[in-house]
Amino acid sequence: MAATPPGDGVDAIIRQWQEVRPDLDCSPMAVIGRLSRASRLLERALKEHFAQYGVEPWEFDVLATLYRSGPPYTVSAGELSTAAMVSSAALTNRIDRLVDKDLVDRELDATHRRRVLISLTDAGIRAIEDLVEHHLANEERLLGGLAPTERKQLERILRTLLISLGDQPQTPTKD
Amino acid sequence: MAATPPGDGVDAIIRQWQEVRPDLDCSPMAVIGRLSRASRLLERALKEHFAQYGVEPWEFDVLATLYRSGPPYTVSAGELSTAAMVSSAALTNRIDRLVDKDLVDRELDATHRRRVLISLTDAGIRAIEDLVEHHLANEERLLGGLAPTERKQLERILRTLLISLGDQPQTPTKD
DNA sequence: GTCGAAAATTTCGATGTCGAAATATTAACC
DNA sequence: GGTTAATATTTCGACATCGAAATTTTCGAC
Repeated sequence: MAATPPGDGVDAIIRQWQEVRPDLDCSPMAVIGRLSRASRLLERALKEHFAQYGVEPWEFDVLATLYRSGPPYTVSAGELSTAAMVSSAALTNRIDRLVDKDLVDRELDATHRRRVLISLTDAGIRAIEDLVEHHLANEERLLGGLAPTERKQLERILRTLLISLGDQPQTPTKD
Repeated sequence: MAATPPGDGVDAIIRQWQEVRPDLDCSPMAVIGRLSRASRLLERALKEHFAQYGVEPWEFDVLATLYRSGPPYTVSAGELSTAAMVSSAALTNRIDRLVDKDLVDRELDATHRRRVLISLTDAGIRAIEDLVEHHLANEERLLGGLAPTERKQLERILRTLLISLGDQPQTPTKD
């Protein structure tokens, strides 16, 4: 039997398709399949890393969104929901648990009382300041297989893709 | 107020980080953040598209894995589980529902009776043959924002990344 | 000013996934 | 050849997410 040609998991999949259905152009799968596969692998690696600090990826996500908004580290529930790309129901649940851990506060917006404002507590600030450096080091490690040029290219092409998919800068609630 | 500089959602995030913590090098986020964001958006778009045909993405995934294995379109449960990157428990559940829909059969491997073999039924074959073409057209559409060169570059860089993350061609269970 | 539509969050019920334990089968070892 | 370890799948309990309905507040029309 011939040696398996080198490549990743997606190469094998494309090869299978060409055997079975040589009439199909599977090139879109070669891109989208890799994107979703890479994302899944990275998700796992991040989860594993955060576990060392007793934190779930979604916790880091919420804390980081609050932190990078700058003092007073306050963001509305709705903005957190779109930033994390999860439903408002999911976000309510996340905030419940972060409040229990005393990492965030939840209070009604004084001027627009249907909005709920979430803020980092002091403990929350300390937590994210500690976590973010480890997180960046970990992400750096995970990208270690790419040359600097490749990273830049990847970044640029993904930006183009995101824009074409309708991704937009988050507009900080006006009013 | 200055006009918002152009870019995607991640550009805005990186800018926020530089405001709050100019001492940090956030460049890894510019890559990994975009990867996970793009993957999430694509997932949604695929789900929406499949919904037109009354199908969930995971159903397509399982059927496609079976189909591209070639006649007799039979794969073990374990292989399906690793191909889909979900737990064996999740896969048992998926197969249950596909069996209910008469799209796949489940039978014990005669020679290794602890293995379970999943096969496409005739209806399953017809379903995937119909779906795959629409799916490829849809993926092509979703990638429409990238120039052919960019697609090739993206593909190549993601392959490099996947390999460095430990992704491997699936070894078809040796006996 | 009041009524109804729009907006923001929470609640609720359903569902899909995970990890761990249970079950069944095969392989290995002495 | 019988006990033990390894392999493959299913079952079980817990949990996070989603979409839709409910709740509360704000805005606009008249």
